[in-house]
Amino acid sequence: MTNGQIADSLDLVADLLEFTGANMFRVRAYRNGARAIRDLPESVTSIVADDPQRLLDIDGVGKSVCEKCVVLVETGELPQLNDLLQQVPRTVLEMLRIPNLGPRKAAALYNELGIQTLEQLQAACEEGRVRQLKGFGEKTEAVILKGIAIAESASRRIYWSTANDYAQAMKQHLEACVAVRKIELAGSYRRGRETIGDLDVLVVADEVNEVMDRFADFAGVADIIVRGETKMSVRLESGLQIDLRVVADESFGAALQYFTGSKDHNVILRGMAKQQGLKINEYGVYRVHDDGAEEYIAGACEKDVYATLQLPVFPPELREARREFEWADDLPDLLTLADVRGDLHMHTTASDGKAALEEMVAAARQRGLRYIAITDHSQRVSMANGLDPPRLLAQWEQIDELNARLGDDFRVLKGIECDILEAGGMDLPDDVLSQADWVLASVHYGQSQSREQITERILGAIENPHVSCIAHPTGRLINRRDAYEVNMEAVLQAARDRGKFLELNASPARLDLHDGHCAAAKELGIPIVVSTDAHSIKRLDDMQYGVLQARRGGLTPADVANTWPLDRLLEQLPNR
DNA sequence: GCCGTTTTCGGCCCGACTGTTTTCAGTCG
Repeated sequence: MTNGQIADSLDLVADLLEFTGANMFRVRAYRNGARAIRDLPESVTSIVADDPQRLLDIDGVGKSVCEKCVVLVETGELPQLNDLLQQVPRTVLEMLRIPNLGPRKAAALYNELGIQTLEQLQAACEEGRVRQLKGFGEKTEAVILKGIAIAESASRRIYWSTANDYAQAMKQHLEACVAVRKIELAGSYRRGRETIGDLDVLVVADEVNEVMDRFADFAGVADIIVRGETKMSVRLESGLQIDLRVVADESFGAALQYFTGSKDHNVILRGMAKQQGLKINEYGVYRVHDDGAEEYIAGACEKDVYATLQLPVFPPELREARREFEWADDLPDLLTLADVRGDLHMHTTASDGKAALEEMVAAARQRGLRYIAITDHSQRVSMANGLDPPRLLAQWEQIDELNARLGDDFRVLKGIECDILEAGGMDLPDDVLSQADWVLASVHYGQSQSREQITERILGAIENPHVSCIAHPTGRLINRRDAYEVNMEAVLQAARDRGKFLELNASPARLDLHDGHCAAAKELGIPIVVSTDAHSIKRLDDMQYGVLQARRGGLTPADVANTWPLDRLLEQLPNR
């Protein structure tokens, strides 16, 4: 059983408990436990096999959650969860996807009217039965009817890169309003999460109504959800929700800190403030005097807010309540796009790329890179016109000629993205791979193999002396396909033992290694390579998404091999 | 249910907005 599956079960327990009106702190404890386990680099299954007591060392996991993990791992199910599902059918939870319908109201609908599905809920609303419940009225009924449509169209979380397009367009749109004096985007967008649920815009303005009118005027606004004195929310036709907050200048920093989150980061920060006799909210930091009076002491900029607690300004990407508070005295100097000197994964028209070799080289130089590796697919990937040995050797000759013309200021490495075959072993013979500067090994076929099989295949590739790096090591496609069942602990260990590199694939849909893996690799001293896997000139710009993910993993330029000067990289290549 | 430099009990972040209420509960972030 994977950590993700265990975390899902615990989250489901939390949802169902909340539904049954359980103590909210108990509910939160299960959610915290689920989160801790989802973030854990080590597999819970192997911890249980080794010594279950070690689970208690995990922050947020106590006696009860520990026992539940053991039962889940050993039996594959959880009696408590089955009991809860007897009380509350799983379908009832679908109601929680309706905006403004939370567990309390949903429980009332289920208990009072016996509603179990969205269809039944729709019928009950249309028949006017919902408005008869205490705490419900006609408007609530209308809100629910509208919400059912939203829940069904189930606008999923969008890629950060997609959110970025909306975010920049909205920023420009609002900047054109003369009343706007300051503007920042906050939320999970600012933290650079892989996916974004909604956008948060923060504004200091002379005239609130002018800004709100302008906000409502944004192209694609389908619906105004709320509009109050300081807060306004809209939904776009695409389903994306955008929240606007208008704050006073002296509160801008406090609001930016607050709305950047994460929620869990803020909970810790507020707890620390409370211990020091301070109170933090979105308006500022206040000293609480003995008589209960509150005195404003900071809030205009984020730096001042953190400084009241003797804390540095954490890069937003680190604000996930993981290790950042431990690192406060010595924050890592995180990777930036400007640090990147090379891109070691890209395709050309020789396989399934859209641009020719020379075009990719010119585009890379234009982007300020000093070196790249050309890594077309190998023969097994026939659909992508993968290269067999003669075609590959011919391409490498072409690269030699190109390098001779380019001189000292740019270098093209002779590379290949060589498939790891279903039965194990590499898709090209060793005497070919040995002539490469840079060999990526990757899985494209047989992704649904068992944990043992797929792990063995990847470990086998790491053992191959000609392999430099494992590309997109988990194979997940965000929102589309789960990671293969690979044992990443074993892969990390083997990469360290054999001195191999691991890739962080910068494509917005991949972004694996993910942040947790990056942090684990960094601890083991495994060099990470952030690569675009570009199949066209434009996609060379995906590097920015990989950099964000690397930052979330706490990586510095020293941890990322493609920031190194070429001669250092060549010296340290594992296949040399 | 978890946690502890106010420790084994008693807390657990905080405010805006809405709808259904006449002072508050629910939801959201």
